[in-house]
Amino acid sequence: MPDEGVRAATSEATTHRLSLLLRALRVLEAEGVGTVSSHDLAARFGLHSAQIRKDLALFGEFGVRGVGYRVAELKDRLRNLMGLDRSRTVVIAGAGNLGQALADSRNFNSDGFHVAALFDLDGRKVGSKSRSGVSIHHASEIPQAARELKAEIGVLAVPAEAVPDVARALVDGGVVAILNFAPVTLPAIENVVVKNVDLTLFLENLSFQLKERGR
Amino acid sequence: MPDEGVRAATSEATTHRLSLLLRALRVLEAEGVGTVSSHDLAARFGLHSAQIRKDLALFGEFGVRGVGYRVAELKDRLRNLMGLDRSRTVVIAGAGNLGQALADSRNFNSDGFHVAALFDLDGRKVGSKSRSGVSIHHASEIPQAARELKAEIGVLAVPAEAVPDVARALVDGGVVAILNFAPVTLPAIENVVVKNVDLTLFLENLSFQLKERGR
DNA sequence: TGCTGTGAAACCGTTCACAGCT
DNA sequence: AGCTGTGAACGGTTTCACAGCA
Repeated sequence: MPDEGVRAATSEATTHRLSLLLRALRVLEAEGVGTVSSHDLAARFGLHSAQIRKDLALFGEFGVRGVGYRVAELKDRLRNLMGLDRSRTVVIAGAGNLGQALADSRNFNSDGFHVAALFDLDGRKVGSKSRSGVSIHHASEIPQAARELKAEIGVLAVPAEAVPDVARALVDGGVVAILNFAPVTLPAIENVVVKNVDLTLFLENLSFQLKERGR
Repeated sequence: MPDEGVRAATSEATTHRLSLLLRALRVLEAEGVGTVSSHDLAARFGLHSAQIRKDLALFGEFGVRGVGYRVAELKDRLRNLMGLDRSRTVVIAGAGNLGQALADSRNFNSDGFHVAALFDLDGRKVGSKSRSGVSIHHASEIPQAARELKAEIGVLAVPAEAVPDVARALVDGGVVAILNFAPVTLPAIENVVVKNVDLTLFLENLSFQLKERGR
């Protein structure tokens, strides 16, 4: 049973697995599968079944003993749990390759999110639109535009040196979560959820693993 | 002292911290800082100093008691440790927004890596180049071209449904590590280092954290 | 004195094993 | 019988605290 009081923040690992779980449930539902066991689910990700059950147990009881989990129901409850049952507005700072890639990504515009605006300093880009039609505004308009659009999530796809100023502008615009792709750690900001994702680190991770394997 | 025998694979968490550490050391070196303590370093990432020392202790002794770490020396030893002291060739499958963004990224073309080719199915793209000059070849040429370029790392920036075939083509081309950005888990492949990175999951993570904080 | 390197302790996440429900 | 939910055991990671060296 979940604690009704203050709950500790869910661990990164659990959060990640719940996302994968939801993805798998969507596939199963599309395939017309009605129920699924923790064992079946775990096998999809190379996990142990108890892991799946423990992750879910943090939030309540979801299954039926002797039967398993009803796919459609569990999927809906997970979406609700993760806050994906409503659409949050996303704005992206930096209309370079990466910013535009994210703006046009199907994955950034489905089930819980939609990209409402891009921002850039480059006057040649300002006023135009990304391939999928997201308007590019001048970076100086971030606070005002973010507020008008009721943006909740800001994405940083700008150079490292621009991060502090742009992050501040986003927060001024009322954004409550920031996803930072620049290769610099954006420190914690009060009342804002910050996540740093440096794509280079994934490559370095591969290099390191290759090195450890003697390649 | 590091074990001279078979070493357990370094944990994900340690790998990640070492990358951040290296990034910080590069900045410090550029600033002309000569030595730095584990405490100073830890403060940069909101970590504990013992964490830094323990991470490094996995690989040997790097510091000077009473003094700290010599920035330039530690940086060089870390680069060597992570296999970044040589340049590995990267090829990218999928010349869409994301693929081209990665191909042109300074971060994917510095200190240890360089992107040698892009591949796509779209005939209109084949034969042209990305903004920074990376040639786009037809996907059918992946095995041969990867081999000729001596590519060690393959990046998947293709739709989920194309992942299995393209991954196989990369492995046929001699690639020993794959970084998969498609929203589908690429299962382990023998003798290949696989890393799955779904950008959507980072957004979902933010959504989940917002939900937990009652936003 | 100051800071590293490291055993020991504390903490957290995973796996086991089984009670309990269908 | 089958599968969930969960206390207990386990294993790994982080933090503490201090010995040892410059």
